[in-house]
Amino acid sequence: MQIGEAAKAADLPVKTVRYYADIGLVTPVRSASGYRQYGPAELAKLIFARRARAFGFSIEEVRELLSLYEDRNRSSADVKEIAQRRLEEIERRMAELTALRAELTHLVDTCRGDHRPDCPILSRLAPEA
Amino acid sequence: MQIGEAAKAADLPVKTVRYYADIGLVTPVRSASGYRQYGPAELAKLIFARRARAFGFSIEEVRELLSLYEDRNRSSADVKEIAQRRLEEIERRMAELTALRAELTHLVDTCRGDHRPDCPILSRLAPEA
DNA sequence: ATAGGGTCTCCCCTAACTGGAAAGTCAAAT
DNA sequence: ATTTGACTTTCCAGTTAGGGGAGACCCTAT
Repeated sequence: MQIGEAAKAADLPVKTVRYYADIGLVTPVRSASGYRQYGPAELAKLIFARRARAFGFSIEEVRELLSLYEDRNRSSADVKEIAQRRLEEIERRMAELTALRAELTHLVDTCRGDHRPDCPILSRLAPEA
Repeated sequence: MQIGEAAKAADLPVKTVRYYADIGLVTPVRSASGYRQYGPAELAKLIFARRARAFGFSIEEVRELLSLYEDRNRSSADVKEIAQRRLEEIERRMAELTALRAELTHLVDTCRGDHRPDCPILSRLAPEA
């Protein structure tokens, strides 16, 4: 199938599918006139890539996961390690956001939000404070 | 003072200070030879910008906050609105990460992580599942 | 006079695409 | 046979918020 149909089937923008071909993530064959041709295997990889991206894996991680996906002799330990790295990253990020949210919530709650100029949010950011 | 001293005082990389000048966020005057000259007001803005960025505000939000910071007739409601938008964004992001973490944690926990190839993580990503 | 350190502009690079322009391909309708 | 229209191609530029480095310029100290 052509790129449009493959993109629809994988639920990805055509631009993204073309980009994945450019970077060698999912590489279709070409027709005589140069059109990209996607078979069932390539379609499966596109869907795999979309789902992995939705899990927050980077393109390079998706590349690793795809190569493990295709490797009949892979060990699940290799996959697990990549997923664990991602999980740690998520937890780091959540810890950051939790701290930010706490302070920002406090500031927003203590700001009166009226027509007057005094504001704890600005005071917290201003250097003279 | 020159850019190096200002950057040190504001605890920002020189490159960043120069970038802020380029985009008109904190604009110093120039010496006869073209060197950027930072006074106390500009230094205060650099510090303000660094703190606001650390709170996760985008450059454009920092621009808004700086203009409110400088406006003696501002209303705290305007500041509060920007902070609330940021807070909602943080909460959206945390909700996403919470869901991701839950599913990824489950997958990692159920993956044996040994030499064998079967792996629930890949099964979850593969389209045939 | 020169060595050094600081500064200047300019350009390319990052991630993961997105948007647009100009040109080529293909099937169907005229 | 031609012309439309949909689809595809490549290439270029832009997005965020800077980072890295080159080559040139400025200023001070020795």
